[in-house]
Amino acid sequence: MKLLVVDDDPDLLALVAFALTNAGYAVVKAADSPEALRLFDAELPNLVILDINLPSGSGFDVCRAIHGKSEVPIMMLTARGEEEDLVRALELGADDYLTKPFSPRTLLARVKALLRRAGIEAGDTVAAGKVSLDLEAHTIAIAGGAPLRLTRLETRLLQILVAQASHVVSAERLLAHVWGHRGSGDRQLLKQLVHRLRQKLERDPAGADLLHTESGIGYRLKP
Amino acid sequence: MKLLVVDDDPDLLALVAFALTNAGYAVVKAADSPEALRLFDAELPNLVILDINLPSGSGFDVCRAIHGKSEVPIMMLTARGEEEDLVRALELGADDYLTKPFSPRTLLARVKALLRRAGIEAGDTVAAGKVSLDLEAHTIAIAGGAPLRLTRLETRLLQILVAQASHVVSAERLLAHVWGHRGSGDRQLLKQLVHRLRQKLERDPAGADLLHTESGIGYRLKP
DNA sequence: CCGGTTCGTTACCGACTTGTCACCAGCCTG
DNA sequence: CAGGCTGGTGACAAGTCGGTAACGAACCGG
Repeated sequence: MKLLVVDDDPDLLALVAFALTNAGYAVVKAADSPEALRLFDAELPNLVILDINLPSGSGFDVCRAIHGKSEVPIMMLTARGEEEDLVRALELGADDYLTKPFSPRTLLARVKALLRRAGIEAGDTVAAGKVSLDLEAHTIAIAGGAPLRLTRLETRLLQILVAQASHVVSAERLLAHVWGHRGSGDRQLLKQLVHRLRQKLERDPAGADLLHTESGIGYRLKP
Repeated sequence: MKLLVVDDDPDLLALVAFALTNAGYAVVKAADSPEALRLFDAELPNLVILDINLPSGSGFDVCRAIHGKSEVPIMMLTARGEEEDLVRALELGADDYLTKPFSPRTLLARVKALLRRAGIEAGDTVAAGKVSLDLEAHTIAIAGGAPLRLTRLETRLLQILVAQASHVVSAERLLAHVWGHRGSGDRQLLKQLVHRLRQKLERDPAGADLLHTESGIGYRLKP
C-alpha cells in the first residue's frame, strides 16, 4: 500500500511520513506541487495526503490535477479556521480532510477508513512457520522453495488455514469462507479442493504433509 | 514546458491559451509586441506562438527579435491568403505556421510536432529497469532502443505497470486506472489492450516478453 | 471528403478451473 | 455381517479465462 504525502513543512512531512511508515505503509514524500505531480505519475500511490497550504496556493491545483487523472482518494490537511478553503477542496475532489494539529493516531484511523471506503485492500502476505502465502500473487512458498501458483479457491482455503495454523478448522467454516454460505452441506466441494491442493503441494517435497485431516472435524495445517 | 502566445485578439488568445493549458502546458499570454518581448526575456518559454498580424505590423519584428536572440521554435498564425507574409515570416526564422481558422486539436498536434522536431521534448518520464516511459510524448523506449509510439490507453496501462514494476497488478486495478470503471467486469477491453500493446512491443526484440500474464489475477511488467 | 488510427465489440479457440458424479476403502454400530 | 458414515480418488462436463482475429464506429489530420 503506497501513500503520497505532500507538505511544504519539512517537520510535519517527516512526522506524518514516520507515523505512516511505522504503520506499515510505503510512503513517498513531496515538498512542492511540481514534485507532487511528478511523483504521482511515477509512483501511482493508492492514496494522497495533501496540505492545502502549499506555497503559491497551489494545493488546489494539485488536487484538481490528481483528481482529474485518477480516482485515487485524496485527504486534505487544513489549518484551523479555513472553512472556505475546505469547501473548495472538497468540491475539487478531495475525499476527506484533517484539521491541524492532529495526532498520528487520528491520521492513521482516517487513512484506514478512507482506504476501506475506497475499496482498496491491503492484500499482503500471510506466513506461518515455513509456509508463506502471497494473497496478491496467488502463490505459496514453502521453506523458501520456489513459489507454487494457486487458483482462487486454493488461495482462499489456504488463507484461513494459514491464519489458524496448527489449529483445526471445521469443514463448516472452511466451506463458509471459501464458497460463502452456499451449499453448506456440500462436503464434496471441500474434498475435491483439498485433494487438488494436496496434489499441487506434493510437487514441493517440503510441502508433502502440510495438510492434515482431522476425521469428523475438519482440516489442519501443520507448519 | 512553457509556451508564449502572442495575439492581439483577446478571444483567440484565450482560446489558444485554454487549449494549451488543458493539454498540460504552462502558457504565458501577450497581447502586443512590447509585452511579448518583455515576457520572452522574463519567462524564457520553450516555444512561441505568434500572430503575424499584430497591430502596427510588428509581428515580423517580434519574430526577428526573438529569432535573433534565441533558438526557440516559433509558430506563426496567419489568416488565409497571406502567402507573402508567410514566406517572409519563414525567412525571418519561423519554424511552422498555422492558417486561421484552426481547431485546437490541430494546434496541439503541430505544437507537439514542433517541440519534438526541436528536440526539447517535455521528458516527463517514468522508468523501471530497462524500460523508460514518456508520459507526455506517449512513447516508450526499451533498453535504449528507438522510442515506440503509444496510444493514450496504452500509455495509461503502462504507467501503472511501470510504477508497480515486477509486481502483479490486478485486472480490477488496471481497469479502474485505464478506464475509470470501478470494479466493472469488462475484461475484454483489457484483453484487447494488452494484445495490441504486446504486438507493438514485439517490434522491439528487447521488449518481447515484458508483459507477463498472471492467470486469474492480472498482469506484471518484468523490467 | 478521404485515409489512417484508435478503440469498442463480437466471435472463436484452447487451456485451465471448478462442480458433479461414481466408485472405493476404512471405520463404526447394530 | 450389513448398512451407513466418512474421506480419498478418478473422470467428465460446464464454466471461466486468456489469446487472437475481424468488423465497424468514431475521430483526426490533411
